[in-house]
Amino acid sequence: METVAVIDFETTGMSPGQGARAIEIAAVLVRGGRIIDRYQSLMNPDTYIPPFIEQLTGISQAMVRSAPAPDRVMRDVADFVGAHPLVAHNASFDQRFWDAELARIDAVRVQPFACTMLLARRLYPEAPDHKLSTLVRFAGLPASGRAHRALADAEAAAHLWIRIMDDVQGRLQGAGITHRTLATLQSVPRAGVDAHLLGLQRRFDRATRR
DNA sequence: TGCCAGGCCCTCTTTAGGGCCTT
Repeated sequence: METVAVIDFETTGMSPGQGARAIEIAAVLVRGGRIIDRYQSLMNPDTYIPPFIEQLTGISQAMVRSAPAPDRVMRDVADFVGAHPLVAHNASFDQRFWDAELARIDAVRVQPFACTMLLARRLYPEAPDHKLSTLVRFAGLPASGRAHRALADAEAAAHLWIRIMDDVQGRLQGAGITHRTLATLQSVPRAGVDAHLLGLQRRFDRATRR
């Protein structure tokens, strides 16, 4: 049974290339349609936290002052997720910070990312928008605590991932759905989703035909 | 001095522009 790690960063800005740093990370392990383990930690990159970020996240300079250094946190969370495939909402954002913070400890990501936002755009075009908070309400997913804290957002994205897995499975007949299946689906143009799923079903039928 | 992300997607597109989404 495949396990994935759903992650979420809180950061001081939009881009590590512009000097932004991670100040909190959470990772949630999902297997068999449920959350089986959680990791969360603040980290202290010893940098300025803009007032906007403090207001958005509730994470203050005082809170990170006593937090562990980023290198220790990144080693811990990298150990926690291991080689499991990674998932995030708008994964291009979290992937940039994941790779940048790993590079600071001379480590390299070993697994691919999948993106719940790209998948939701394809599977739920009727949603009002594809913000994580909107999709949680739209899909009737469990509330996970304060938005814009890493663990709450990682849990919300994990519930969304589980719903996406269920919905895709429901549109297919017995075909096994994996992280790789969905990572491919997220790159299919929206108009081609039905044809892509039909193709998956046909391949599954051929592979299982006696 | 002023500005500063980046990838994806849609469309009044493709010789481009603008909105979405993440903090």
